[in-house]
Amino acid sequence: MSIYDTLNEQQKKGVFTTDGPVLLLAGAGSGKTRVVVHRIAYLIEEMGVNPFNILAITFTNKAAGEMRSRVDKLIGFGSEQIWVSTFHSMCVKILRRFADKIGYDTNFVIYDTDDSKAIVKEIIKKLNIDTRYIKEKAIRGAISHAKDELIGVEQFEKDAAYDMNERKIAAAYREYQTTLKKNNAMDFDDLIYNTVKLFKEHPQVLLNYQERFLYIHVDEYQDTNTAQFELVRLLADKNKNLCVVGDDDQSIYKFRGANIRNILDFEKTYPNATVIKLEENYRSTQNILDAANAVIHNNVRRKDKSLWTRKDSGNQVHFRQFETGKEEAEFIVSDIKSKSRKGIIGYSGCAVLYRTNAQARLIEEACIMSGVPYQVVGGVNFYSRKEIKDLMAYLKTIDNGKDDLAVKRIINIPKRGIGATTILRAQEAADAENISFYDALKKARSIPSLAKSADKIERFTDLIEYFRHRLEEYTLVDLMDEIISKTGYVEELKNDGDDTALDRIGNIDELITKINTFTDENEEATLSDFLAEVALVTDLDETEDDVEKLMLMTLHAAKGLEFPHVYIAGMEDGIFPGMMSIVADERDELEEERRLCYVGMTRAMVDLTLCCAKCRMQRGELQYNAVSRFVKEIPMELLDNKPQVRRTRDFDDYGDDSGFASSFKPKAIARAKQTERMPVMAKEVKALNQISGLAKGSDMNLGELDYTVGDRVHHIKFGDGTVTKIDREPRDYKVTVDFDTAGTRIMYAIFSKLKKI
DNA sequence: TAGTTGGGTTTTTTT
DNA sequence: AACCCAACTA
Repeated sequence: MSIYDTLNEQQKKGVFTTDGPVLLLAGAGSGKTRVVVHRIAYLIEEMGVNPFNILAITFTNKAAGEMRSRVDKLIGFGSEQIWVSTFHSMCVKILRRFADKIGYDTNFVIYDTDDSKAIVKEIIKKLNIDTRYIKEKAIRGAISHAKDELIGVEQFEKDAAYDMNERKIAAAYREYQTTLKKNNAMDFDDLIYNTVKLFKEHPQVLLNYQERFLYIHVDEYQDTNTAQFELVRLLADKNKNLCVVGDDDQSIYKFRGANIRNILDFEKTYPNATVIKLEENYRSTQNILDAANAVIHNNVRRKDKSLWTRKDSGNQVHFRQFETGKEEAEFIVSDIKSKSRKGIIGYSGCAVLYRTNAQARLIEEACIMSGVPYQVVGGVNFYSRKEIKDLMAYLKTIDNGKDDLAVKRIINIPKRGIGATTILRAQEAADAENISFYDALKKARSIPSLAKSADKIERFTDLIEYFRHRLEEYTLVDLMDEIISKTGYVEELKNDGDDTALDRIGNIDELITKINTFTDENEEATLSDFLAEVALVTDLDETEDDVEKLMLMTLHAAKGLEFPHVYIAGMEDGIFPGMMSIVADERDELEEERRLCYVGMTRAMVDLTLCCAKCRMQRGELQYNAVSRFVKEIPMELLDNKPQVRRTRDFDDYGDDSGFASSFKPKAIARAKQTERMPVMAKEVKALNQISGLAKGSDMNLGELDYTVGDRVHHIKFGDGTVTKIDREPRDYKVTVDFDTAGTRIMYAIFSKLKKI
């Protein structure tokens, strides 16, 4: 009995068709990763291919890690030689070797979204662009899109010749690339773009990789953009042993440049391609599949296929409608809690999915209130938190003074009395002499305009130079420790007693742990290596999956995962599908939302619950939404509750909702009054006033804590602890508690709801 | 120069 | 509600 016997016929075909182009159209849950992994095993063990000659590309680090470990398990020997990598990290590896051929240093830094934002802002000022007509986001979007489509600056300028705004954007694009090059930096899009450029301009480099990668696999092929497509095409051009796996119904990254044509037209690009459809689903019950199929069938632009399963029909899909978003969240969490209590399913077997990250808050609050352990996947990236970015900027500056952006970030952190004026002057001097910002700082004393602040500047550059010398003998962790102590970063955090200070310090500890792990795993690694690694890491990559926690994430983040019980919150027109896609004149956008819905539904293995609210807070205003059209696309008999026809608005049971009390401000109410648009508003304003009364009430409560220093208290999330300090603040008490298990936390009395025990 | 306040703006989704 | 920016004050 061989490892291939467990595969179905179609899967086998995918595994055994090793030569030539192969398109594996793999529906959700049809075992596509399994096919790729077995295929790799087959190549090595049956075809005698050297693992060294195999490449597997994924989109996320997590997917790469998953594939790596599954390959390791299936293939005993030599599996570490296989190149399993994301597009981005593959390109970094290639560019670290050859970037000098296209005019970069090989130790280039990688700019994240925040960095490019900052650059674009500078450019807007420099080029005097009026942001009333051209938004910063539009510029960034245009630049990014251009690179995704392999449109360089020159081409962009040509195309833009006849349009005022486009010409401005073209100028910004040019300036942006110049700035990045000057800083020896590449953004995410550059990584792909430049690798393609490298391959096109240097055929011998390309050939080198073509001869190495004899068998190429691309996962989630439907998410490739034009540049990635071209990259793959070039790599596979010599041998054409290209196996792409994807599902056009799960293409949900158009906004990031993904070109669905890549998968729809694969057969046009490779006329002799073998096309294999995997339609047997091993994940979900028939009811869930039928519902998902019914939704996706409303899309026009797709390859027709229908998933089926050998499983029973299972439960109906649950549908629940609530008055408010808060009730929705409370229901979801209490439902999960009761399932867990009854032993139906553990917390880690459940996931709550939503369209936008902002929706996570309500669910989170409900979890805290009822003591359900949870983990939010994604959200704010660890590495984009202020304190982490600050310390990383120190590392970047020490590593490579060419990154002006990093230097400017920390030059006055902690405060050194170097303000905007000085920075501007130094930049002018740098521009005039055509040197980097940091080099200009080092020459401050000989630059007249900087003479006044030369002392302060020198103290900063001396510090950096000191760290640079230390780099030779120190480990990365020691260096980090010294940066923290010499700059007094943590000290300062502690002193200004911000209520987020402890979280921030915790983050810094985590950063140190991460550095430690990295240096343990990569003994030879340099500081540059660490910085590159970090630049490509997202929070999505770091989910601990074996812990008993309820998972909260966006629908996008859920792709590729599965859970026994899935809840989708906010099934409302305007939220999901989002307003933008409803208003858009092209059908495309709505189809993408529908695919997203399909992705979400097909995450569920045994139980799927769709929820919505009639009314919820959005952008500081109450909004009334109709039930999502996607729910209505599901045949009635598959649902346990019918979507109601929309009732007249009615708020009678809404007034006592004290949960909103602390978040309402008079300003919001004034605005709500201003935007009055319908007769119903009168009632709404009444409800709001009622709530605002409660808000005032809670402010007056100051002075009535039922515990004091030394008392034992209970917190719903952190458990029991001892109060060590209470500070009076204008609006509230700030309470410091030493928790038995959760460490020391500083929190506001009203929010923390501590109970004396 | 630094910190605060007020006003205006904004929204998907992420490598 | 959250964020960013500009203007004002200390």
